[in-house]
Amino acid sequence: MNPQFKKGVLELCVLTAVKNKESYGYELVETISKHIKITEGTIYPLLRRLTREGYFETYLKESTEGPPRKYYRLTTKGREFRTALAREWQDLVEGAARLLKG
Amino acid sequence: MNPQFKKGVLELCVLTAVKNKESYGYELVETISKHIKITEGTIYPLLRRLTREGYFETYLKESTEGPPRKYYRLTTKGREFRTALAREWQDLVEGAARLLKG
DNA sequence: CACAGTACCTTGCTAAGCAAGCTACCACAT
DNA sequence: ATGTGGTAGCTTGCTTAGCAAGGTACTGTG
Repeated sequence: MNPQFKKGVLELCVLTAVKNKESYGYELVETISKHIKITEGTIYPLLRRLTREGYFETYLKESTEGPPRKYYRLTTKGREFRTALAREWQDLVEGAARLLKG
Repeated sequence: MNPQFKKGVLELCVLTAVKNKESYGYELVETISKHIKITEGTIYPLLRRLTREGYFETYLKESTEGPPRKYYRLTTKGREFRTALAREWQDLVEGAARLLKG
């Protein structure tokens, strides 16, 4: 899969996944990679960036299956951002579809 | 529009536009920007790259409305590449759609 | 104790979009 | 002749995100 295609959409996918269900990083890698080929090296830096930019807040939770998990939760700002991003993505997909239909 | 979203798709759009109709750069900017917001600074370097990589061949044609136009035509290699890219794009859009539906 | 699975993280590279800037041709008006 | 706007091509420098490859550390099982 051309990595260029993914630029930006993953951000939307992560925001949406967390919106639907508060998750930790490793879990997101598993969930998302079922549909789009990605690795940890993509997701972890992305989660940090989105948190730094105020779209996520985090909390730690113990686990019996390994080290503590860092959960991500959407902030209000994150919710608004996600909505705007979803619309932009939709616009692009539709614009491209018109062009590709000929 | 998030510029990251466009990474890669524009390549497919340009290849497809030229496949449907041999065109010159300025014309492609006008055609494509009707559906996706782009500028010359994106298209011209892209056309040069795709030509360098053997997906396009070019020829000049005089114009009464200004300087000569550089037309682009798909090569066989370009045709195959476009088909593969179209499939990858479709896969990504479908993968993202599944994730975004929840 | 070793190993596999879980869970987090970083560094360095690469690629593409694009604002801003440039040159030059043509037609038409001043 | 001078200027202006449309046509047509091009480049430089910046920014950004994906990701391979590497690392740390916890838990339970053989």
